[in-house]
This record gives sequence, structure tokens and C-alpha cells, in this order.
Amino acid sequence: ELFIKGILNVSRFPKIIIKLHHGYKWGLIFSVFSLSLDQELIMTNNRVKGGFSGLLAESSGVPRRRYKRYTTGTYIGLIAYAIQDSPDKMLTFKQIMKKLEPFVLGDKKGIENNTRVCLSSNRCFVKVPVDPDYPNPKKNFWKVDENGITPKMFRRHFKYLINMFPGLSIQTQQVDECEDNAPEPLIPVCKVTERKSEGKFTGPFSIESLLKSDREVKRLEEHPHYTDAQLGRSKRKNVYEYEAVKCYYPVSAVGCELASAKRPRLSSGPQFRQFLPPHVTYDHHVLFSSPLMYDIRYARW
DNA sequence: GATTGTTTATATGCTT
DNA sequence: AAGCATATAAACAATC
Repeated sequence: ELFIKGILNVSRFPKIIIKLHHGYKWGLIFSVFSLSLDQELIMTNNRVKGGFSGLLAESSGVPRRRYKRYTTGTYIGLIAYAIQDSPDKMLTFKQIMKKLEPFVLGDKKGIENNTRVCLSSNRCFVKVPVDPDYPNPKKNFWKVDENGITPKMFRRHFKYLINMFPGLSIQTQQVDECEDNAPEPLIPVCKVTERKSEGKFTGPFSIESLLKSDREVKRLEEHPHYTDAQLGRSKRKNVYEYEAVKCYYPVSAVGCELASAKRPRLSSGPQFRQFLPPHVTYDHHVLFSSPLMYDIRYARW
């Protein structure tokens, strides 16, 4: 039995609220372009038979790429690893893509798109302006916010990254409890040939990293440039609950005494490159041994 | 025009 | 099976 309960007009396409009689469960929401009254919806395992594309008048007809075919881990896990394995635990989008090269295979545009979507839509990833003095919504580092990692996300994406996230130690117990359905460790799907001229090792074990002092980050009370840019940029409409993407600022951004810690511009030097030396290959040992941890303190605003 | 980031739509994988 | 989570495609905006 199926009843149309109502129609929601909250976005470009109307959503039909359909009540299904399962004895106890009512209220599934589907989105369709058009659905004539005599069309039949057949549902099995929470899916409409044939998919909604069969109901669309103008379906693209292009088969979608097979799900999870080109990566060795989940996007969340891979991105989190890439970021956390960097000296400052924050990378630009381009740096993330460079670092993920060995782990993803296939359509580059699609992978970039997926990575952007993942960064943008998951609370565990937050932005940090590259240049706090002149914030630009399109020039950010991405950072992992451990507060945005739910227990479920931890079990699914972060278990093998536990050494990279000391702040998640509370959840260590849960690691043991889910030993049986543990995800596979990250394994590179391809080898990336390194150019020797770019072979400077800037990973977590580099001399620079080992000698680097902690970089404190604290709450930014107010920064008109960036705040305005963020507000002005939002194009989301018809949204009832909107929580702005969290942003972080280093201490230097608010005129504290750590002026020397001011983050250099991206173009200023090679210190932000993420190339491994030719003799180092990605494997479990390299990926999941314990890197040097920074005690970066920060607050959201 | 290229890059970066946000959002929507929908297919599909995973957990319960 | 049901429900949630993730992957994929694409449109679009802002900025360089």
C-alpha cells in the first residue's frame, strides 16, 4: 500500500512524501522529476525497482561509474591520512590531491570532484585560511577537526589512523571491540614516479618536522574580511538548518606575539610540498607507524 | 578560462 | 529488509 501524503517544495525539484504501510514504519521521502498518477513504484530493499532513472523523462543514459572502484580506502580516511601526515596537519586541496595520487586511480576530474565534495560536506574537515591577513574563501588549508569525527566514522575510517589522532584516544577501547569488521589498511593502488628535483622529504619524519616547534592556534574573535566573504559566498537557498563551515585561524592572525609563526604564502617555498623521497614507498609500516605529534590547540569560531 | 568550494540528486555500499 | 553512509555526477558561484 502506498499513499502520497504531500509535496515539499524546498529545492529545484519537488519532493513527494510517500507513506508506505509497513505496519510500523511510515514516511519515506523521495525526489522525482515527474510521476504520473498511474505510474507504479515497486520497492525492494529500500530501493525503487529500476531506480528513479526509469521514471525520469530525460535520463542521461550514461551509466554511473562503479561505486568505490578506484580507491583503496574511503575518501574520508584517505583525505584524513593525507592531511594528518603533513608537517602542519593541514594541506591545500592541490596538496591533498598530490598526496593521494598513489591511492586513487582513474578519472582525475571525478576524483577531484569527490574529494571536494567530501571535504565540503563532512564536519571532520575544516578550513584554515592560507593567508589570515587577507582571507580568501578559495584559498584555504584543510584540517581535520577531531571533534567532527563521530564514533561510527572513527570505526569506519580512522581505526588505522589512531596514532595520527591522539585526541581520539577516548575511542581507543572501541577499536578492540570492532576488531572483527576492521577495515583494510590503506594500500596504494599505483606507484608514482618521483622527480628527483622535487625529492625533498617533508614528511612527518623529516628533520624539519622533528625540529619544528608547536604552532598554537586559538579562537579568532572577529575577522571582518573572512566573515564577510564567507557569508557573501553562501548560495544555499531554501535551507532551514544551516551551520556555517567551521574555520580556524592561527594565533598570528589575531596579532599575538607569535608573529614568526605566520604561515607563509603557498608560493613562497617548497616547505608545503608533499613528496616522498624516491626510496620511500607507501606501505603499512610507513603509513601507520606513529609520527611525531604536534599538540596544536585551537578553537572554532 | 582555471581553480576552488558548495549544493543537489541519485546510485550503491555497509550496518543493524 | 530497513536505514544510514558514501560515492558519483553535475550545476553553479566566487575568485584568481
